Amino acid sequence: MAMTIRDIAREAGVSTATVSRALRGLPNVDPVTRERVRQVAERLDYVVSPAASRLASGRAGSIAVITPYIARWYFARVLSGIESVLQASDLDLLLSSVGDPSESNHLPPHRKLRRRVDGFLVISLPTDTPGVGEIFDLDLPVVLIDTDRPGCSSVGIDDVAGSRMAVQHLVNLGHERIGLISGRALPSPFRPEENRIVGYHETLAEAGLAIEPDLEACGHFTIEGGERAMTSLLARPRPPTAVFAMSDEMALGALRSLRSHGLEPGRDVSVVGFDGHEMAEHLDLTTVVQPVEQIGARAARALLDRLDSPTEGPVHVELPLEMVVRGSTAPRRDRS
Amino acid sequence: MAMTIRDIAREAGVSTATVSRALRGLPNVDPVTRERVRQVAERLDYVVSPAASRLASGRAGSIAVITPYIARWYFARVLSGIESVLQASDLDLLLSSVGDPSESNHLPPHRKLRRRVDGFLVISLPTDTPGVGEIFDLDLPVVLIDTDRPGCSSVGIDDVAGSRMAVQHLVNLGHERIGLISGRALPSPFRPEENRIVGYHETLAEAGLAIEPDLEACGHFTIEGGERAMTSLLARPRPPTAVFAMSDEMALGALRSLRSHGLEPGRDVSVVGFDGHEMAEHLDLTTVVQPVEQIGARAARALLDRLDSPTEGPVHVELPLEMVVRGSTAPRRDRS
DNA sequence: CCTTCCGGTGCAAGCGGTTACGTGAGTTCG
DNA sequence: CGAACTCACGTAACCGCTTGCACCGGAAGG
Repeated sequence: MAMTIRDIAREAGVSTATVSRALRGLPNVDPVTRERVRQVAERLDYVVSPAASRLASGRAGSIAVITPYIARWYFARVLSGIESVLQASDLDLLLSSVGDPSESNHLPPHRKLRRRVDGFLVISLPTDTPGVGEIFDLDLPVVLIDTDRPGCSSVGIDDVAGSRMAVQHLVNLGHERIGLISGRALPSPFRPEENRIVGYHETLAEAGLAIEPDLEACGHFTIEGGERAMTSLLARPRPPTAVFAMSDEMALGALRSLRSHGLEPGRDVSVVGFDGHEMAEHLDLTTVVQPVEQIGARAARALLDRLDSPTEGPVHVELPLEMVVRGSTAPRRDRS
Repeated sequence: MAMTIRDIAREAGVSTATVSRALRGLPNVDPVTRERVRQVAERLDYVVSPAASRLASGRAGSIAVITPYIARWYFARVLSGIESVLQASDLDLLLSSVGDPSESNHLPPHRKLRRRVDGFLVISLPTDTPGVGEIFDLDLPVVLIDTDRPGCSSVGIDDVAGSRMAVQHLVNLGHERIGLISGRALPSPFRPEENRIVGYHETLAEAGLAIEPDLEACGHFTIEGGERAMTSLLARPRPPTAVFAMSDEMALGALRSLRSHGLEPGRDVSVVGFDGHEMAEHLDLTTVVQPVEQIGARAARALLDRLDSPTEGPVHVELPLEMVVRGSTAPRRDRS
């Protein structure tokens, strides 16, 4: 029924071995022969059977992307970056979302992926997440995004530095009571989360400001969570005059909370976010922008490189951050 | 090196054929034998080689999701819905994004996917998109999302009805000059886009209101686009007192435009969106909510069903919409 | 002029499963 | 009680490609 390599071989007057080599661009094929084979394959609309090729070669021809979420802003974007570079390669992108490792619905990806991928791209997941840890035993190349592990390539940003930029900006504006809206209660399994908190604490300390648990609240990386967190901060005895939210989504929630309390972001309470969400621009939110799609793209490229030359050592990529100042931050003004 | 089916056969004292049958749950295997084989496989940590299995069986063991975008809100969500049901199956999810068919960067998915998938899930893409049309020649099962085609299963919403709900709501509030922020200029290759426009026109007509090109503007489904569209509408000789934006993102842009013109959404100009974006809730936007993740999930399930029983005819699923009224719409009040 | 080497090619043995077909033992039934 | 089935299972022929090895003719080198 379908074309096989034998049909091409016959038609081109060569052996199947030569067809295989010619089509894959291997050396030791006469350019003339190669071209002839190509023509025949083209004319007959031949595509190699991936299954056969994979079986014979032992390569799976795909890489797995393991992510806690697909639909959330950050993850969808990283995924998009990954896909953009994998598109051009001849590897399949297998998508597997596992949910939040700290939730009960979390499910380990491990089993399903055995024997069917050549490498892994892991987004944000801590390396000791159930099911994720086992990946390393497979000894296939792995590129970690937003975290790292000895011997593993990694791609990410400098979360501490980013967080410091945000908080320093508030310090520079004269704020002395700077709140934090974090993801969840420490210790967090997520590296970026921990690091952003570190940056916050360090910057406060360097500015000679006190670190008060009373200035911190958890926002769970959602808008609602951010809103609740801000509301809770406002209700404290001595509320902050500025707040650093560890994600734009939480920051947007914070803005909303402020408005519903009759406060104006910037004028009454300054808010800085983190991410570079489009909505940040539209809601005039100052934020630390990270190159999210690029993170995905670089990670994918790193994995491809690793697959091409398995002898290479691990690579660590750190992408630049940029602070975009907008109306949600302003010099401190004691509230009337 | 790695376990093969022969190792299991030897260990369990049966033939490889029996192992194969036992592990796949085929009939005609003694329950006792089956269990023994299962135990052995488990103990030896055996996983079948997908490549070998696919080659021998002729099934690709994967389905392709073809989408114009990955990172955009709607698509990421549909994808998430798809993944959630495919996760439980033993099919791989191959992701392929092709870009907007009307843009120059659009690339056809066709070639890469030949021979490597058992079926397709196509999100939003018109069936005559370059590269997408060819999919149907492969005669593999295809489930279309947001569009349809004779002989193909499809999953979606009733865009005309949704649009009518939105516009009727504005009519009921007494508005007579109701604007439209659409995606792009007609004719659009996207079915939902056309249908939402139809719903808009029909409802106006039924309400005895005039259909004026002057009340319509394109927002390209982005926030910026929506903002520009609203701004342009406001600048017209007789601006609308209410606007239906065909997506929440455009509606949010519209809200922003209103605010920057000193107008208050709801009080001065009513705005209705479409989608059910989280941000809509937070910006108090009235909108028609569609069950986006469910759309993906249902589509995936439809495809799985089709793969299980290829004799079944195509299925058409239409998911319910819900209108959520918030502060961005209010009875018409002539502007002071 | 005879090795040696090398680029281009073919041969054929896998890769690790699936499945059509065959076999033998146990049932059912006229 | 034998024919006709059924059931559980084994045998072995693929599935379509990759690749180690052999081979061959011509170029390079001694």
